[in-house]
Amino acid sequence: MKIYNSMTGKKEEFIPIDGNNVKMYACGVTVYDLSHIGHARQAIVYAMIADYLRFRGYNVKYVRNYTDVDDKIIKRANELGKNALDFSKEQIAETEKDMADLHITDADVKTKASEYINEIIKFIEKLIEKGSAYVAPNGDVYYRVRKFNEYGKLSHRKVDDLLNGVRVEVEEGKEDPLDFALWKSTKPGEIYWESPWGKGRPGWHIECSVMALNNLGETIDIHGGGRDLVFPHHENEIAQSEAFTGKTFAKYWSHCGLIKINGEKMSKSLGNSLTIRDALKMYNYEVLKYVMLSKHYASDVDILDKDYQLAESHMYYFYNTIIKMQEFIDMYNGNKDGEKVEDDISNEIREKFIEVMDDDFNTTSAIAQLHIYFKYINNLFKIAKKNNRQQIANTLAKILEEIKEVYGVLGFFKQEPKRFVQEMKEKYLKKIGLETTYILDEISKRSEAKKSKDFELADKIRNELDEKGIILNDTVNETVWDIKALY
RNA sequence: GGCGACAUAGCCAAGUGGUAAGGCACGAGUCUGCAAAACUCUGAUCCCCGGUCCGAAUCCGGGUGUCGCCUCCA
Repeated sequence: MKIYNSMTGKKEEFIPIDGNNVKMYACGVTVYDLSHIGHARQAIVYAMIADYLRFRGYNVKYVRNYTDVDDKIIKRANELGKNALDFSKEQIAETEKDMADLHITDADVKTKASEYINEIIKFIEKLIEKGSAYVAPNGDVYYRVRKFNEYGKLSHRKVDDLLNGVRVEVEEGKEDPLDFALWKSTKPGEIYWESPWGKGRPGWHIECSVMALNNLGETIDIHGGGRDLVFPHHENEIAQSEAFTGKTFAKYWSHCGLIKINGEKMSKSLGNSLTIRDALKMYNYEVLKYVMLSKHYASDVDILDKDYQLAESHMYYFYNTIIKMQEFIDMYNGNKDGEKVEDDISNEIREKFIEVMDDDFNTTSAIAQLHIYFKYINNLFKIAKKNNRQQIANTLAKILEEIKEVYGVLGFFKQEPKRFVQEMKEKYLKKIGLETTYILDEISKRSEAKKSKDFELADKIRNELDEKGIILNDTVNETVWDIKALY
């Protein structure tokens, strides 16, 4: 299995430090507001990676944090007249709800910065002892960046370049503008904890180092996060942790690409950020996952509205085909272990999935394969005759089982197919503003017209429905309707 | 100013040494009263120049272009 390592800039063979056990940490959310789809992508990606590693037989421990003490949180809480920790607790509950609605595999351990204050203080004390950190006169504690001579190794920068062209405001008490805060002395109206350096609170970077150390040990296998965290956050984590332990902090650094919306960076000021909550009001969670996993996790993606719609039509096609499969299997008592058709592909599904996913989790290729399978399945229906139905039913039974099991790793096909299709139809009917009874009425009028060979009237009715977004399909016994936008 | 990434058909997008996955759109066909759905068929030599190699979209050098980071950010 290969995994891209941001540290070396190369795809590397994945070899866990401790046999079959994989220790994985991903930086979670700072909960000053509702989470957006960028957070969703990151959460989906690392849950997928954990799930896939488990699928491949690894024993994974996945830790994810919540930053619940931070400038923005304090600011928002003060605006709302709330205690900062009460506020972040509420926000965590909201995010948890969103993540649950996304139906992603939970991290094994979810940590909060505020629950690790003692450990953070101990960690900082040791850094001070080692000369890697120092206390400023006002009670702030800073990390001495130039003491760590590998600083910049992840983001591939030289310490001296960091000052180039940038105006770093030298805060009072800092030895060097590059130094960053491990502990911030409290200001009036802020939440604080007692520490050897007076009342204060932890800086952002230190919490991840401490929580990773306490839950996973000195060296972890995979450290993940958004690409925007490479500098300074992950660089600082490395500096802190490696100064503390003297050991490599993480073997593989993995970074998930960022999301743009309709060509623009997602940001509050542009007013274009889409919350998970709002996205889920518009789209089914598997549709969202499909959008997120359709492109490689490390790429930045520009998501357009039509990408969601395309994903919807693909999932609709898949689920509709699954319904047809199930019906065929039931009708002819398909047995997954029975005799198959000649060009049976059921055994290739898992094999191919592993082949592409082993190559740095190439979900894009895995999804491309899915299209090939469903086309193949629809072809089987096409060639079904009296003398091969049994083999086809057997083949379908096996394929259905494989697809559900294998692609379940990506979070697909976990819903009841008929319900998925029904919900999708209802959603669009509502959007169009039509009632089922009206459509059925029109269909029966058209059937009458067809019976009496009045094709002109029949076509007129069909065209009128088409203009409203409803398409008709004449099968052998009946006429069924569907949503035009879903094809 | 510094660091880095990317550049594949009309569009989106895999592929990082052996003669280009998949999707969308377009066109043709099977089916159909005509349609629809489903299926079949149809399209690119991979930004430009030079180099390495039996062989490069894939490696190296140069150029052009786009974007990101260097401040909080998934």
